[in-house]
Amino acid sequence: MDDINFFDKVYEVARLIPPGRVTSYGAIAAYLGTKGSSRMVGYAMQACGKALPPVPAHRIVNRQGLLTAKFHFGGDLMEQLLESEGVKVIDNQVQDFKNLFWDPSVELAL
DNA sequence: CCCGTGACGACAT
DNA sequence: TATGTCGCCACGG
Repeated sequence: MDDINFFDKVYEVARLIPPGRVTSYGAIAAYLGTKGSSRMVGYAMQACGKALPPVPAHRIVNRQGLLTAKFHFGGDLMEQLLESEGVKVIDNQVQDFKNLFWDPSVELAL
């Protein structure tokens, strides 16, 4: 696990996000041990488009449950993907976010 | 090599 | 509670 780069670590955790669930950049960053580098997670996501296998970046939102990434996906694609998994999204915001929140440092409870 | 930027977050005011 | 500012680190120009 030490041979992979920070980006790859982010991608790995992102792929572990169960369907119908969402997580935050900070949660992933904290799980990776780089709590203060939440921005790097988002930056990694920007490059996730060329990562294989593809990363479900649409399941990653900010700490407020706001679909900040939606603007990068383009249009309502992100909302469609989330609702397709059962996640209600209104006004770029995940409904019942607290309940749908998936914390890797808790769920993976390593 | 230096500067600016960025899918965030926490703290201070 | 809302707004403003700083920190974090990698990448592009």
